[in-house]
Amino acid sequence: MALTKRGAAAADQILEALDERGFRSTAPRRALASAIGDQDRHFTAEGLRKKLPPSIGRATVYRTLKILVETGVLCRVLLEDGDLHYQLSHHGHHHHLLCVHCGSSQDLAGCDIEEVLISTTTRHGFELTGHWLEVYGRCRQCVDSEQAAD
Amino acid sequence: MALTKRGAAAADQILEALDERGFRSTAPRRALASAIGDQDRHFTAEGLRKKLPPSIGRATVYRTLKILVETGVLCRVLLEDGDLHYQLSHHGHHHHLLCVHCGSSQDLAGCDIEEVLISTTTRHGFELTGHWLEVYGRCRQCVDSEQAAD
DNA sequence: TGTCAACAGATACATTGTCTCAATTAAATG
DNA sequence: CATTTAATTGAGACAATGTATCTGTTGACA
Repeated sequence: MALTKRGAAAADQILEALDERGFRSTAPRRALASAIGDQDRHFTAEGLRKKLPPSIGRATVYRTLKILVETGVLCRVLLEDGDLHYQLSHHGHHHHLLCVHCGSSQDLAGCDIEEVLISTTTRHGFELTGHWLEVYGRCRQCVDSEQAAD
Repeated sequence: MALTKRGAAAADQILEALDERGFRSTAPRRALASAIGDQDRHFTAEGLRKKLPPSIGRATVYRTLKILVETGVLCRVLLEDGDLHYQLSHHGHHHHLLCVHCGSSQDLAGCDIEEVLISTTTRHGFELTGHWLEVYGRCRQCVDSEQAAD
């Protein structure tokens, strides 16, 4: 069961997306959707599993996560230490600003990186089909609190 | 033993880099360096291990790869399917153009992405410390041969 | 309500590493 | 060259993150 309205809305959105793609609505998937909706930041597969009843098998968790990434409901987030996390994907193609201090993540909207890439790769005779970008640094909150501590 | 002059030169360069950092020259490391020098493209840890005598332990291979990445001799390459490969790092910070067709990789030099990122992230109040970018597409050779096939 | 493909859970296996520990060895020192 | 000692090694256990298989269950449609 989702703990918040926001969580419940996100859970509904996930189930709807699954339904649209012809996937069945099952009890494990509803539990998954609800647990994902409750996450307020990126999470790991195992972290998510710990929030689910142990009756739901590991394979189901991983299978469902895979489906959700493929349908675009979730996106993968690669942390600086190489850990792979998951996160609700609100936009289409986008990138993440990952705070190395507090671990928060914000979406990078309006990134004109694609244009830069196209012009650069074209000079190499390269036909661009995709890219993966993760950006690491410190978010505004962490920068501010560090300065206050000085 | 390195198979080519180029490979031998690369191997020497690796051993030199290790020496500079105060790491000892050992038989396993010389074998590793030589095997890496022989690679003509990005490779996996296990792939490399298969080219080494089985007397060299798995831990040694992984330990040495880690050291080489940390010293900047090797860089990591994230393939589109999520596989992590390694590759000789000729330049400092750089990115890869990975051909999804033939698997080749070329370094993306003169990428002005950093500037774009700084200006974009600053608007988010974000203090940039690093980023990871991989670019996927088709290299010139593959584009050409595909057109020839039409 | 019956049917059946989709799905689930259990479990073995795969990949890619890391950690520990006892034994070995490079290389500086005498 | 012999001694010394910290770095390094290999073996193998362990860990994290999945995937494959297989058999029993179930959602959804007729």
